Amino acid sequence: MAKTPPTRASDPAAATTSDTHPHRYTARMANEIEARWQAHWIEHATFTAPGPGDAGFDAARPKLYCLDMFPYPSGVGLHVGHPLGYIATDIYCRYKRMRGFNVLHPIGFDAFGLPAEQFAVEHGVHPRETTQRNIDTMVRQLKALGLSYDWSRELATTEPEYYRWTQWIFLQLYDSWFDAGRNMARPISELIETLRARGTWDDLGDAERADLLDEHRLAYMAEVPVNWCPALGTVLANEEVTNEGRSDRGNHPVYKRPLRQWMLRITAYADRLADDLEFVDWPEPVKTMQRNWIGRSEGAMVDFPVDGLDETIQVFTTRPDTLFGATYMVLAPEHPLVERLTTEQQRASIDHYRQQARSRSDVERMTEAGGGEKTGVATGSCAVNPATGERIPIWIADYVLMGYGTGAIMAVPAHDLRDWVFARRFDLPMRTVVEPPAGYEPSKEEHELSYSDGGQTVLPYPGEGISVNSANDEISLDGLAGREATRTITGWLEAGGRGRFKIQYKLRDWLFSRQRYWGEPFPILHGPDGRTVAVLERDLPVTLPDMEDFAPASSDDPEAPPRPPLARAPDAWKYVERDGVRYERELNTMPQWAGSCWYYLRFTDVRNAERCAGVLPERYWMGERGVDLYVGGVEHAVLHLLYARFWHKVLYDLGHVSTIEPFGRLFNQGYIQAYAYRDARGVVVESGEVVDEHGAAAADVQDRPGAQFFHDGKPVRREYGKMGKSLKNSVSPDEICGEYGCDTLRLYEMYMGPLEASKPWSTRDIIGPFRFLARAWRLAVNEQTGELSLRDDASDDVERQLHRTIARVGADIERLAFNTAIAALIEFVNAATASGGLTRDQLERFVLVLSPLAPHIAEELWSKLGHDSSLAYHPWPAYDESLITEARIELPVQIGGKVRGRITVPADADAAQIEQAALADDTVRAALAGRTVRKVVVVPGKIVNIVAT
RNA sequence: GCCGGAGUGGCGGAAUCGGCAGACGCGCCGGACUCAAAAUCCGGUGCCCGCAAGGGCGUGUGGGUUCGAGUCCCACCUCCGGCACCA
Repeated sequence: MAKTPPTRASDPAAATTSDTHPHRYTARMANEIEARWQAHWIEHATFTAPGPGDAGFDAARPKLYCLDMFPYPSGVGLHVGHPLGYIATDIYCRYKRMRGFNVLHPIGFDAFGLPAEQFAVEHGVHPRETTQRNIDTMVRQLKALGLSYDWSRELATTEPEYYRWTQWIFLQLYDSWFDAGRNMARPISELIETLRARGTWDDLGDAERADLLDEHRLAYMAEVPVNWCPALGTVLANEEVTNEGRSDRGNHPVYKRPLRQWMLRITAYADRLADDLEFVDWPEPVKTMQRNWIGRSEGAMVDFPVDGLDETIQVFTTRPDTLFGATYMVLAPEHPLVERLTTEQQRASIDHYRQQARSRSDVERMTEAGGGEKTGVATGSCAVNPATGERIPIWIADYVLMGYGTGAIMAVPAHDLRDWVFARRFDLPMRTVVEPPAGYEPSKEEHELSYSDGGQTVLPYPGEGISVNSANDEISLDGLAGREATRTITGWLEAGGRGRFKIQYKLRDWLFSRQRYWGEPFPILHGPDGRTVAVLERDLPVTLPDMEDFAPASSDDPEAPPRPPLARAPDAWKYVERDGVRYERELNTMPQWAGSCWYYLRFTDVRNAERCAGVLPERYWMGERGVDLYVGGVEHAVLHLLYARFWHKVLYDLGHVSTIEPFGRLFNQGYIQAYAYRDARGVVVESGEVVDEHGAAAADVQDRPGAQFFHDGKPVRREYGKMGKSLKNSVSPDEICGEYGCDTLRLYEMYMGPLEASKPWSTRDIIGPFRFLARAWRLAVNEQTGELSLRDDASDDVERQLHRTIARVGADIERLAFNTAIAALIEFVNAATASGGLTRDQLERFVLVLSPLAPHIAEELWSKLGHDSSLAYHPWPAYDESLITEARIELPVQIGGKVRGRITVPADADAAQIEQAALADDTVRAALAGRTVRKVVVVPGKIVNIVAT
């Protein structure tokens, strides 16, 4: 955490109550007011939201379910970037309560996860303890911001009462299959009936039956390649693997190896996850990212027989129309056929290449695939192009990934840029089979890839066009356009059993096991026969066993079997006897996503011991469109939101929830960024300790051009990025609350800019919102006596501006534009101050309009105005439209697009009247002297533009 | 590499539907108050030319559409986010 920057003497907030103005709004007063009202709200349970069946529930009111994305309780507490979204939703919820909504606004903690476990391994403290401590810190910090959560609904994913239902949902997945005909999940018991009806059940033995069912489950086990680090005894994320193929932590070797893991069949829902995006009100970029992630593409699966072996290589291609141009094939180095395809001559180089590829990260492989050098090795074998009958060489190269499609491609170098680069490098043949349309202009990239052959420039052409050179004895594509050619060749492949039409997704099934301790145990038992059975529902939850040592077992042997921490759990936990058979529990745990996949459901009925959420509360709060407003960072655009939608759809199919989508409206808040500084060695230094060449704190002079920065007397380089621990540029909300009060912090964070934009933190600017609150206070309260200072007669101008302010602030809060709402309030206070103050009635309305944004000072003024209960549920003030609209308005008159005059006309004047007034205006006539008016464009209420020559 | 986003004064930003670019705040400059300073209050502040009146330029760069472009279209540059085991 950053050190408190030195307080400047000029800080009015830092001044304690002055002798001359004993009742001035200072940080000390703000802190006193804030502590008092925060205690009041808790004591009176002001923001506890009753649901259906609870006392005080009013079913007649509309509901609003407003949710912040689940926070992880980090060890260092909050920095000022975290609460940005929380403050926004708090303002919105406070406003909606005043508008008469039943508001569900809960908070909880996504408390399983890696950091607590790693801390535990390093420091020997049980993750349960650190997690609890971190939650306590965060709750304290959140409460200190005056956030109006319903604290009675607080939960953590680590509570057995919660993860009992996470396990229960996993069992729903385990006990279901996807009925492709009905496009929905159904209980596995119904699969038996379906199979029996099809005649593929009764003849089978028990083992075969069990296998058949397991193959269909939405939760199933499979071998998948992972980044295995034997020294750490665990699987690593791509980001934890360095470019050199070693572990980020400890620099140990990492190997790609297949591991038997739990998988969830999210691919079955690919179409629904893509199609149902149509029904949600989400930012369009997020929908696009999800669609791209799902990556639906149509094409063909084509079988290439291997020459001289009884094998075929399956490839997926989106461009079957270019099949005649496939002049070689490329397999991923991990492809299972590589072993058989490698000739003795090539054995050594293939083995060497595969060894190398094994220790390269996927990200690096993808990055090099485009710009950098392509690498690859020939297997020595050939396949047969089914269209041309030609023998084509088979290579392996790491630009082909095992995870996409079939892990093999047909290479069409003339019409695919990556294949082109590869073919040029290794001198492989090319054949042009598609002609670009007339007038086609090659892109810059295509030009760069071109080469000269006997004076002729040869270019790749990756687009669609007219097929050429594409005929054999049975079929010809020549002369056909792309789509027609695709249809024709696909039909020919199908007829000859050489391939078929195929919809392919980029989306892969969800790898759901982790070799970790601090996660939900699977409710699964492994029998001596190697089969799995589910833990009985009445035996849930399967609680995490208490352990002293939860470090994974490390080894030097890359082939050593993984031993997750739970392998060392007491036997009493590990082994379960049922019907005389001894079962071993599943020793992996679930990923952190699991708990965050359904927490929004639990919040609707958080203490229910019978169900994951009661029917009535779920129906009421999830209503027609699920969560009405879901606010969080765009970093969750794909994974969390896709996983949660998937679980929700399964629960919907099985009848446990009432909406097809969980989150009706999504909003992404931006990041708070800040300057960070690195010393000569490249080490990040504490931003709060950096000064400029005059010794002034860096935060005070950060935008001065040419400033130089020093840490500990040595020059440092400045950079800019997301606030956080890694850049040591965090600013704690505790610090800012202490120095200015949390109402000021709330206003500042909202005033910085649009909620959705990322923006730089500037401690220097906080004084602005503080001054605004001090002026608002001064407008209402006599700084000498502490009494209200009110006037008796209302100024018409102030009254009109108050109506405008009420209208603007309300509309701005509705569209989450808090920065402009605050600007409107500032303008009002400045105008009211200049005009000499407010009447009691005006002050009351102003306080109400201020209250969602700065609730503590508003409650304090409200009570000074003589109210003895909170204003949290007081109706939002009304405004009179007729007082807002002006009778006469000023319009700019442009000549040739430049403003040359202004006219004042009645607000409802029509185009003809406005044109007449414009042409009659003296300045306009002077500017037009000697010119001919060609055209007059009038936009009533906006502008006049005269075109003259 | 692939996918997504953003570039407006010294700084954060405003301009909601193609219609007066720079609301509001920070900073800075000047004034009032004060023995003095802070706080507070009042005024000024896009850049260039000009004593002024006034004029010219101006929303990352280059083109285009339009009576009119920060906003729409094309190309480019720079920065930021995600990429499946960080959450």
